[in-house]
Amino acid sequence: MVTQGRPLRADAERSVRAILEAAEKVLAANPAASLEQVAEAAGVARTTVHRRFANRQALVDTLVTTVMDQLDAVIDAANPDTAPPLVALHQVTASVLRLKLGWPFAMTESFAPDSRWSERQHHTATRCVTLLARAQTTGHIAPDADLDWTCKVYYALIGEAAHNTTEPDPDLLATKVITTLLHGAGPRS
Amino acid sequence: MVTQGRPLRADAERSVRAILEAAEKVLAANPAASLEQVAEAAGVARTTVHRRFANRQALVDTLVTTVMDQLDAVIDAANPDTAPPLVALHQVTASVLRLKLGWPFAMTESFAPDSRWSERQHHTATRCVTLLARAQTTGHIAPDADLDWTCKVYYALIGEAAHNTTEPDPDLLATKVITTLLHGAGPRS
DNA sequence: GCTAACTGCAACAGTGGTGTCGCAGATGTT
DNA sequence: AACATCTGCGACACCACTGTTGCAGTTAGC
Repeated sequence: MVTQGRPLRADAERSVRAILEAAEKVLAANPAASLEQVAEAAGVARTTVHRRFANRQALVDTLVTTVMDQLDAVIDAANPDTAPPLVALHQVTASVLRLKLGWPFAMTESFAPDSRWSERQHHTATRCVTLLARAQTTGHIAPDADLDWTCKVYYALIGEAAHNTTEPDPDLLATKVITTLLHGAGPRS
Repeated sequence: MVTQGRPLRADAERSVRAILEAAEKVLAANPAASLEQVAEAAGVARTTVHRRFANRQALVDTLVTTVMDQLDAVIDAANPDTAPPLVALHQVTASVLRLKLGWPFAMTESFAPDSRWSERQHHTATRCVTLLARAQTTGHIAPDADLDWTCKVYYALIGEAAHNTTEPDPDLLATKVITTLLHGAGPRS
């Protein structure tokens, strides 16, 4: 019934964590899954889910907000405004891939179009474009490149890379993503 | 109640078409929309929808099958096995984009993972890889390129290009997709 | 150890979508 | 013109999910 009140007792905190992790797993497999399935996966009664989260929406919001906070932190950690562009790009990519592998549902939801997150989405996209612009100044991206398009392509490549089941190493995946982003599939000169 | 029986009367045929087109529109905007919303958009009573399509699934199946047939036809028309690879690739891309702009829901559904269409999906992916392999022999794609990955990237680029609202010309979009696929965002040598 | 908080369980009401039916009237086919 | 088909409408049963409540029993914190 309540999403956030005063500090929770230890067992309630444990329930919240279990529910969030179960929700991530269950909703990743089936975004339309019922809260009962989430409760079952969390090893918790359905009523407990409703006690901790007023709505399905409140649950998803928490999931998304959590992962978006992590995303911000992870981007900050790569120093996208000061580090060499390609280094920052690689680090961001690897970190984001790690995040996406661990929180596929929340990450997908975070980037869903027409959602309640458009402001933060836009903010993140702006940071992405800024980083790409820096890579442009160093000559790694063509001066006439359409950075909005490049950013979308970048997102899409990350999404595809995260689906890759054969190669689970985020660093290698990041290399593949960036190589593809910069040079495509054509022969390198 | 019945999906396909004997030949339909002219007005029934009209209803079927109206329902399919309305379903495409409504479900593109909201994949979880109710059949009532579809009926309303089609200018038809809800019961009529159920008379023409036993299930929601039957309705979606028809939509997907129709668009997949068109997809096959459109690929055939580009002569992917005989035409110069890049020409075929461009033509396929433009045609697929046209299809995706007109049937966004059905196309998205057609390529959804873990769906009932995996065989046809796989067949299409195989044709895609075959075409890419031909582009490899002509030197447009690197000899050591991962064609499965390239195919996925190609799909993703088409998906992103179809979201592009500023440039509605499929031919220009196709050029952008292929340029990006082959050369990425980096400076061309 | 006392108290407040938390949990599972069972029960309940409410909601929205689905699928079916019959009927009266309209529409097409011949 | 006659007939079969199709339609809208209203009604119905059904189902799954949601959200709430009360209660008895457990657990955490002071």
